[in-house]
Amino acid sequence: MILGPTGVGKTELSLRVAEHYGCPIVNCDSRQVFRSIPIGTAAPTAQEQARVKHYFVATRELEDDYNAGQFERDAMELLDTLFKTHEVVVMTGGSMLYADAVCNGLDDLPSVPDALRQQVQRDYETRGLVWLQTEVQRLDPAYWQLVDQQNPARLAHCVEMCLTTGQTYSSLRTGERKQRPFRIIKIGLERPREELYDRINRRVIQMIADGLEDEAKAVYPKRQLNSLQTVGYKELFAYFDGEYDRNRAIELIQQNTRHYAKRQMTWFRRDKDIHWLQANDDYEKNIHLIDTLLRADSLHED
RNA sequence: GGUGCCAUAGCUCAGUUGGUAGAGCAAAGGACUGAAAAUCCUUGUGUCCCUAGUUCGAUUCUCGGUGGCACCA
Repeated sequence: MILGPTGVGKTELSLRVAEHYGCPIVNCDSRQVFRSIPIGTAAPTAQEQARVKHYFVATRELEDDYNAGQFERDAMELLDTLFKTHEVVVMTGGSMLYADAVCNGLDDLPSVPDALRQQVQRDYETRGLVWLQTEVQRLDPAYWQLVDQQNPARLAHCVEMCLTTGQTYSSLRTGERKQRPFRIIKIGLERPREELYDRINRRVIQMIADGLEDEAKAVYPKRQLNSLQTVGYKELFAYFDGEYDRNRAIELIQQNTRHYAKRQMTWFRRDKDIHWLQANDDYEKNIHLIDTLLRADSLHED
């Protein structure tokens, strides 16, 4: 598993590692799964996909309801197949929760009926955060003690779960780690913050040059979809609406991408299983290090 | 050259009737179990432009300087 913040250089390292092992790449990215938004999500290009077989790139429609739980099921099914013919499979991406879903598993929860989700959303909008807080206190006092009580997304999910299952959300959360029928080596790619931010800023300029604006225009009518609550698109939508000018939109895309990278680093820093590599080291060196880790791990396991 | 206004956090600015100061944004740190590129939480010491003066005490008042802006020549 190759992890790291957006813009560190995961794509190229992953390609080289996959080529080294002659294996495919399983993409772990909550936005690159969707069709129609390759530029803004920095999805692997046609040339890159020609080098190595990729899975979960542009396989879903923007309208599809997709989430971490679905990804866990899809990925496990795919890996089951891939490991029949490959000793090593590379998974790469920056979606922290998706990676976690594959490595540790999520609790098995039912999916929330669309109507209920919309109802909860509507009630929250008309009655405010206090309503959500009151509902959680009433439906699931135990969860109320744990949650981030200011976070509407968390509270709403609890309410949805309680109403869908008739049980408390807290009782459904086991927090158990699932055993996987394969070994996982986590590789983190890092580089100095200043350099990362500089790369991000330049990449955004490049995306604009590559036609991000047209891509955003094409999907603008679908702007309310969850798949388009995405850095690079939401800022351009607001610019199309006249909320601010084009340059401001570009600045905001850069800034929000930096914020995203920072959140990713916070998440990954906490994961003590990650072996960190320097993105500035040459590929041969890093591949050799990865190879050493793989060998050491299999010796240990055997 | 003259006159006026301004100089405070990385940026835009507020404020201190003289007792060394605080907002927004930026930035940093953190949380995270089916929206996760989402959602949310926390964090403000800075030669208050410089020199001298008045004062127990000056970022605040006064003189001078420097820089910026505006107007007049």
